[in-house]
Parts: sequence; C-alpha cells; structure tokens
Amino acid sequence: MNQPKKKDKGLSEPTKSELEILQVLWRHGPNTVRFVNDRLNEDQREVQYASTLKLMQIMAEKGLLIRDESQVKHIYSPASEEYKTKSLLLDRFVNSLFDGSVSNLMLHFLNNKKVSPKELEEIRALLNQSKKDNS
Amino acid sequence: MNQPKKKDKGLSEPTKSELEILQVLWRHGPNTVRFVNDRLNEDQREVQYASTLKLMQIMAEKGLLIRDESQVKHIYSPASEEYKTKSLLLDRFVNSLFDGSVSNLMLHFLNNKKVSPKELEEIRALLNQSKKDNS
DNA sequence: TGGATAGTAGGAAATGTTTCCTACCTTAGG
DNA sequence: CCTAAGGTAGGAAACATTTCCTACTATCCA
Repeated sequence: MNQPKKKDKGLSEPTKSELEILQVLWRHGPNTVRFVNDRLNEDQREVQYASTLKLMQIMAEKGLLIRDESQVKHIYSPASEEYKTKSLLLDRFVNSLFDGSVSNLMLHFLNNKKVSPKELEEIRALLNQSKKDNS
Repeated sequence: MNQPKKKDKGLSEPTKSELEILQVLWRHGPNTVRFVNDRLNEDQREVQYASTLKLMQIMAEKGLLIRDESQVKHIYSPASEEYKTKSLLLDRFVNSLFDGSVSNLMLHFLNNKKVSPKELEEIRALLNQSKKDNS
C-alpha cells in the first residue's frame, strides 16, 4: 500500500496522456495549460481545455510537473529532466520486451528491416564516435 | 466510436499484464492457463489462477490469443507472431519517445552510458553483419 | 462599475484494466 | 455411484486513467 505513492521525486511512470504533455513541455519549454492544450489539439488530437488542465494538475500533485503559481496563469514545467524520464521508460521497455538487451532490440530492428540504410549509417557513425570517446 | 474495436486481427495493443502472458506463450509455446499461471507466479509475481484465466479469456475475445477448445484443458496460443507484436510496440515506443528514429534512441543510450562495452561490441558486430548482407 | 473573457478548482462520470469470488461442469479413483 | 480435484464461465468489484461539466475568481476594457 505504499509503493505507488511517490511524491518523492519525479520518478513515477507517466501514463500515455501524461507523456504527451511532457513532450510538449520538453519541446517548447515551461508553459501554460492553454499553450499545451493548443499544441495537443494541433499536433495530436482533440482535447477539451478542462481535460488538459485536470491532467496537468494531477501531474503536479504526482510530482511529474512543477507549477509556478506566482502569476495568474500558472506555468508548468517537467519535474524531471527529459533524459531521465526517457531512460526510465526505455529501461522498462527494453527489459520487458528484449530481456534488457539493447542488442536484442537492434537485432529485432535489423531482422525486420525497420531501419533505413540512412539510419543504419547514422547509427554506425554514432558507434564509431563513442568508440573514439571511450578509448 | 469505432477505432478501439479491433476484432479484425491480432493488431490491438496488449496491455502490460497481457504482455506478460504473451511472453510466456512465446517462450514456452502454446499452453494451458494453468501452465501460464504457474510461470507467472514463479517468474514474475503472485497472481490467482482465476485472474490469469480471466485475462486469457479476454485476450482470446480481443483476438490476441487463439483458443483450442477441443480438449477439456483449453490450449491458448498467441494470435500474432512475436516479431509482429514486438514491432508494433517498438514502433509506437520509438515514435512517441524518439521521433520515430532508432538512431535517436541509440544516441540516447550512448549518451547515458546505458550500454555496456560488451553490448556495444555486439551491436557493432550486428551492424557489420547487416552491412555484408545488404551489399 | 459591470460585463465579457480567460483562468483555476473540484467533483463526477465514463472508460479501461486487473483481480478474484463463486457457481458450475467434467473426470478419475475408490 | 459419489466425491474430490481441477477445469471453465460469469459477474462484481477495485483500481487507474481520462474526460469534461460546472462553479468560482481574476482581469480587461467600454
């Protein structure tokens, strides 16, 4: 009865909808509910303002967002850094689907032609770069 | 009002719990509820038999599983191939978090030291292999 | 000042997911 | 034949997530 209550840090798992909101804030920086809602409606799907508001309020309670109430129009920002949140989600994902192994994931991609030659080349370049850095 | 109802193929998204069940069937092949439930309890977490049964029945209704009722102990098997389901999930994941780009994902990994040197080498080998195959 | 406009807050309800109680059915063994 | 053991089926209930109605408050400007 004490696991899901993580007011501690921004470590709780964002849900799908919550992730959409985080994406907007990551891309465009701290912003108002109005802004986020507009972005969602333009880029993703139709949502009522009140729905977005509610969700962002909940996220603030959960500790996923930080709210600046110093102005009438509250400003929300992600509580945890983008890369941390993504790492968390990525870890869970790779663990659950690919036995925690990124090379398994890559293997899957390669076997299923999910990667364009261009991307392949990019990845190869990345790896070479990291080899240099590490050596 | 007509999108989520996909009795068509096994194309609907498995939920987390559903995925656990699929994993068992992928690893061990078509099996009974009893077998799956035992596996879950051993490998993952405590679940009542009736819960697993219910979930697998629902999955059969949804079209995620196929049920062979010719015997008293029904045999369930995944309706869609492992790689197809994983591709679907992977696609959605990469799209939502990494702009649909695998190299973005790799970049994220590399930047955050989430890959061991050993894994790096494996991936590099995979890439080289695929280079050969394609040329 | 007063009304329109644009916010926030608080429920409540609709959905989606998961869990498991209970009833019933079939089969094997004594 | 009867019973125990082990299946399946059908709800109901507990959560979790999402949506949005409505009330209330602040601000702007005619």
